[in-house]
Amino acid sequence: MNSKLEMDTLVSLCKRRGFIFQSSEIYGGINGFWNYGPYGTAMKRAVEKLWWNEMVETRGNVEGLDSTVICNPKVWKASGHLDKFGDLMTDCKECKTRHRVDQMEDPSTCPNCGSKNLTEPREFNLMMKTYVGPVSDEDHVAYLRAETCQPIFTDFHSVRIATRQKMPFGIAQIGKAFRNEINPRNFIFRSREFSQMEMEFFCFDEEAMEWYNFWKDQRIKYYYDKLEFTEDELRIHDHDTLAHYAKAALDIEFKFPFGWGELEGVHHRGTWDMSRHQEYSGESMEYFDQENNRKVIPTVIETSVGVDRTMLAILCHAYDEDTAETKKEGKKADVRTVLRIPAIVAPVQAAVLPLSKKLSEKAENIFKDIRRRYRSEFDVTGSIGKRYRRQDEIGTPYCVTVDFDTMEDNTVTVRSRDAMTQERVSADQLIAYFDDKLLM
RNA sequence: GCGGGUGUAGCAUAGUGGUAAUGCACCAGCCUUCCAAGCUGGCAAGGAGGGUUCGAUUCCCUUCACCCGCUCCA
Repeated sequence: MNSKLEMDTLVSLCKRRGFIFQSSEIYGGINGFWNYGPYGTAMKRAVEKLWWNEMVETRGNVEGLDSTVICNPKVWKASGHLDKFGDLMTDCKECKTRHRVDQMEDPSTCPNCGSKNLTEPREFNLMMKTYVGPVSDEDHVAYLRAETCQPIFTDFHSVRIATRQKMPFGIAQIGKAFRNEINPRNFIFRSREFSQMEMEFFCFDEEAMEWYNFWKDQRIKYYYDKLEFTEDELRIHDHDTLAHYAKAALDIEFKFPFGWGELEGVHHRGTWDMSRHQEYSGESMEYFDQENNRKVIPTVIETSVGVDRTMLAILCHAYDEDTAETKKEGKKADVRTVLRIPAIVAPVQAAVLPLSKKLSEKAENIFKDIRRRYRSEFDVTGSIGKRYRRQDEIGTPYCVTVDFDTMEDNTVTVRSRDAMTQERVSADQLIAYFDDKLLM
């Protein structure tokens, strides 16, 4: 990452090149909501595909789920969200601090400065509320899920029975979650509608710490190997103080331009969630351990990733500027903006560029072949140098250039985004050449 | 939610109480055979609402959004 990267620069690039837009922009936007444009969408889908491949498809012991955003409100009562999210808060008008009323010794005195000049206690409920059915009264209140993991817990037995999985095994889900964040901030880092990729691994309590460490290692390796993050960009933050449900927890953090921020949490949640759902639903959430002839409440190890935070981290990691020679009149050093996005998640993986419009037909034939396997683009507009720069700015790792030699010997040049070098490859060998570089 | 700042074409900037300018980008044409060429033409803007004024993008108020610092982050 370019160490001088300002968020403004990235936000502007994301808008200009169609990665990320403000939601409802023509109406002035809406706080905490962002849209992905064409390239952002392609990249987001690739990120989700990569995670799904990594966590589900290449493992025999993790199953997939796609649950609804709206659940029976009792789910959120059991999970603790409705109570925890209902905290009363008060602001001190003197020292501008905010406090939870239930944690104050004297609710009329500011614990920070001793002032009695406090605002009326207000409820801060972070769950988004809606109404199910045409009648909007309190009997029909429902909530948009604040995390994707709770429906995984409630569907534990359905998934287990359908797939004949035995513990230990996991259930994974990718989907939207919603929180009425008090203060959305830092572009897409903290927004009110966001996507999560979560995996809940159900295991026996005595093996749980082993699995916790296993998943911790797996997940850290993923960031280095698959997303190409570097050691100075990542750190592990072990939690000193644990949430009410957790027995061990860590954050995998990325060094954003605005500071360190959490990408993923790995949590040992104990039996808290499953016990609560058993208690609130009255249904047994126990697992019958045939080998030891016992019933146990499964212990849960969770890996929880923010998709949007991953997107932002990849973009920050990828953003770079270098200087290149230019033949543009009146300018000396040319600054090249380039996104060094890992090839497997790049929105466009290969661009096919005919050197001249006369070569369009041949180039289109090659394009038709490779677009079936990779995210590809075809561009004949402008000079070849300009087209390379366009592709650099959206992070396309390879450009295939069809030139006049192609018509003679059926070879093309493959130009690398990072090295800016060219390699001559037979058109017949392109698929083999790219499979090695672009597939997961 | 508090304090501070900002808001002009897709992006970056300029300027003005009286016709909103420039660069980049984009589109069309000419030209052009490997790293942002050139020429010609074109598209396109003062966040929203109210007030003051003959007239507001400019001054005032409200609101919305974004940025920075606090706060929050189960």
